[in-house]
Amino acid sequence: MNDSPRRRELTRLAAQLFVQEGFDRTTVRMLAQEMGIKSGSLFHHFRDKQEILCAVIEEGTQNALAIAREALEACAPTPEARLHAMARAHLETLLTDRNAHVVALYEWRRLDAESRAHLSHLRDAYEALWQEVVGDALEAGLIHGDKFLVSRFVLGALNWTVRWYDPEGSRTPEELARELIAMITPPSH
Amino acid sequence: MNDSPRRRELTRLAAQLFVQEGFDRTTVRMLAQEMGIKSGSLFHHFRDKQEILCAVIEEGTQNALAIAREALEACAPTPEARLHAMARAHLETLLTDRNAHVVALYEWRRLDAESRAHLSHLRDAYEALWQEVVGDALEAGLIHGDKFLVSRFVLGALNWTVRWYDPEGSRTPEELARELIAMITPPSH
DNA sequence: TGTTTACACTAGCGCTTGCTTGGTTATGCT
DNA sequence: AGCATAACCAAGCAAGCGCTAGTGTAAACA
Repeated sequence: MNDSPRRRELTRLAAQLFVQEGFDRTTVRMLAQEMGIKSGSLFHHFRDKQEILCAVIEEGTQNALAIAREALEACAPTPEARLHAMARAHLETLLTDRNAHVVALYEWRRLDAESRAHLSHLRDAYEALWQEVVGDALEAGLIHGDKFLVSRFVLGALNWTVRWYDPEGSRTPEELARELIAMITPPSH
Repeated sequence: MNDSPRRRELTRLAAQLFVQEGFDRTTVRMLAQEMGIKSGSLFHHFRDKQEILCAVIEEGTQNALAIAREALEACAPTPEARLHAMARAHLETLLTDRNAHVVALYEWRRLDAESRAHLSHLRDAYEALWQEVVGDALEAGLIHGDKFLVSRFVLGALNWTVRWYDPEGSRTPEELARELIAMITPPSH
């Protein structure tokens, strides 16, 4: 019931359907068909429909956290490079793991209380990482404002990209990240 | 069927329920009960459930557009004042008309094709207004970057506030707007 | 006074929903 | 060979869904 390889694959498929149709409009029968099994068999892998949603969001968030940490370890230890690495990592995970993140953003309210509490911790850890990096950039005089406020503004700007960003377009996540950081840092830098 | 005062009131109540439960989980029976009528009577005011969702979003967007235009007419004609007026108007309409806007943000995908096309025009008009104001600020050298990119980053940051902003907290929309503008303008201004 | 209009009601149709039950098949271990 | 376990299926239950049909009623208008 926990996390077999099969379950992981089913979770990926579910994420895709949840994005296309929305969680509530995605029936267990649709999920089963997409997975090539009958609807009843679904409940061998997941306790109920809620648990599928929870699994989708959990994997997306955990990936985002892991990628952000890797990006921080791989980049130069300057506040500017760290800020840029975070933004770029966020955009890239938003792209490669798009389905899971869109679900996390738009179906969060469909989680029941306990799932939400469980996932909140993960999300908080991710936001704390941002606040740390933004805080360092503030102390270095790279940007100005309130640590929490800036973090939230930046995260909002980044998450909003799922509504308009076209990966086939001319801009890479790398460029997008640079333009965002350029927007909030004085031109002298 | 068009827009009686009764219908307008029902739309407001529907917005509240859509926020609490989500569109799909809100049944016509719940809507009717909240409105103090029976479920059948609902279809005297709205052709179907979809039309209620459409009405909610339409009113919210039209209000936002109207308030933004008023704010622009009322403020000083400098690029900085206009930018600030737009941000402040956005935050205020997000607050006073919160339900409608949350629905517009999170239930957009539940609209059918024709409703979406109809509402897209309204939304585009609103975004065009932003791009105009941001464009002026760019030409004046107040901020730097790409017109469309900056508009989208800013709108993303503003819309994300519905996830964390607490109106009972210490910050007013006025202050929030100022801090956002301060973040993207060099300290010299 | 008779007719229309707006708004509400009762009753329920036809369909879909998430999930359960009880049993079958394939795989691999001892 | 005997057995355990994981993965699946067929069938269907109970509840809930959006929406319709037909009716009642009180105010507004002719």
